[in-house]
Amino acid sequence: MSQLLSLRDRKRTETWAALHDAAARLTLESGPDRVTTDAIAAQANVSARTFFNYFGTKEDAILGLQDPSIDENWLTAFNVETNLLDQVSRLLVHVVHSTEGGGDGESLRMEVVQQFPQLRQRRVAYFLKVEQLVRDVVTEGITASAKWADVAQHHRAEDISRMIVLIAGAPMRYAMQESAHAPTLDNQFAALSSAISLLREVLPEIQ
Amino acid sequence: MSQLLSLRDRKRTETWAALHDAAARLTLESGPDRVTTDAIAAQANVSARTFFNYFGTKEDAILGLQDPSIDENWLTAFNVETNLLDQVSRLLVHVVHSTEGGGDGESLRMEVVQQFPQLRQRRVAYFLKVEQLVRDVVTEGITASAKWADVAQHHRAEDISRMIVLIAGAPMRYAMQESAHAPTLDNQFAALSSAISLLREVLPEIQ
DNA sequence: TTACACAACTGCAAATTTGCGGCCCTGCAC
DNA sequence: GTGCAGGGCCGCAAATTTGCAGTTGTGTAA
Repeated sequence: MSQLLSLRDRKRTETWAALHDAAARLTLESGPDRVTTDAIAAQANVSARTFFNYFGTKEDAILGLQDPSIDENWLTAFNVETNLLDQVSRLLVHVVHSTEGGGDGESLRMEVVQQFPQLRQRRVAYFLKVEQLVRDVVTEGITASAKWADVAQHHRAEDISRMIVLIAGAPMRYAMQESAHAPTLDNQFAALSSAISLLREVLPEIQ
Repeated sequence: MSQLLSLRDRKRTETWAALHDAAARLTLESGPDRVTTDAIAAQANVSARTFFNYFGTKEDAILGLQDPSIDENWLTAFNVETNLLDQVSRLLVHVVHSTEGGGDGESLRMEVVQQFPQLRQRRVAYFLKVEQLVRDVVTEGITASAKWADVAQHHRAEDISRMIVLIAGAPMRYAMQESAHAPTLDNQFAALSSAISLLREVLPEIQ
């Protein structure tokens, strides 16, 4: 058997998916406001309380949003001294994909967002949290970096990383629009790569 | 919804049934000795440890045996002063049915027992436990009963109830043979009733 | 406006499941 | 016959789920 995940972890993943799936499906049927957390929990065959063990809000469940976090691997590989634009762009996409339930619910989620624009607000808030998380990483890297000491002389590290993440975020948003109609992981990454290339070409022209 | 059982109780029942079902099915495929508790647990989608939270032995799981117990209702309704033979007979059947997973696995269990006679020994031990349980109830009733005071003068209450349960057990065994080929609850009870009638007729003839 | 039902969401204790180490026994290779 | 792997089974701590009793905010009927 595929022993990658312990039984405990596998069940946790299944429950998460069951809740997200139930939330999205019921929302598609009746709209976000006519669906109760109780109904979602019942559909997923868990208690109403367990629902809130997995999702902070009903909308998070509908959209399949977790608190963003960064894999240890990505964190140790992250290095502010080279290719920062690439790294931050890819980091942003990675975090979104790994914490937005990159699995099956993909198209369900797309449909829900399309159908009920009021949920977009939540999605935006989520992206802001992702960016905040990445900003913190960049800030920490810059603070500890000799290469950035000069710039950091004149600007706060927070402001520097804010600017960097702002720029690096453009490819991500661009890529998400591009891949919106064929939202597989490969498509996302392909779109991201071409978006980064585009950014590289555009940047020199505008300064 | 049918809110008879709490979610907790419903899931407990489902897990019990899943384990029993897995145990019986796997046994039918390979025989009791070629099936491991690990395999049963895996098939039922719970951990190996959880298996032993539900069943004391592998054979209990295969046969779907729980520790026998008596419903509160039956206990309060039980009265040693009248119709004792009927009551004990029915009590025996009730306990067996309520603690032997009277649900779906019925025919599966039958098949398993038929196929692997070595399991019968366990079943016999189980019936002995049931009888012990019922004997305790009868003993307690007799001890507290004025009507039985006379007889109890000359025999220990344990011996009296042992004899009673022995007699009352005959209809149960008779009924189980009768209904072996159509083992629904209704059949059991019909067979039991006619067995009790038969006993009533036979008793006067042999004393 | 007040009263009130309803639904989101939380804190906490009790019940359940899981992982893990360990004990004991048995069959089987060496 | 000795060692050793495999499987049944148990104790215990940690993780998870459940039930329950709130608190809060909002729509809405009186």
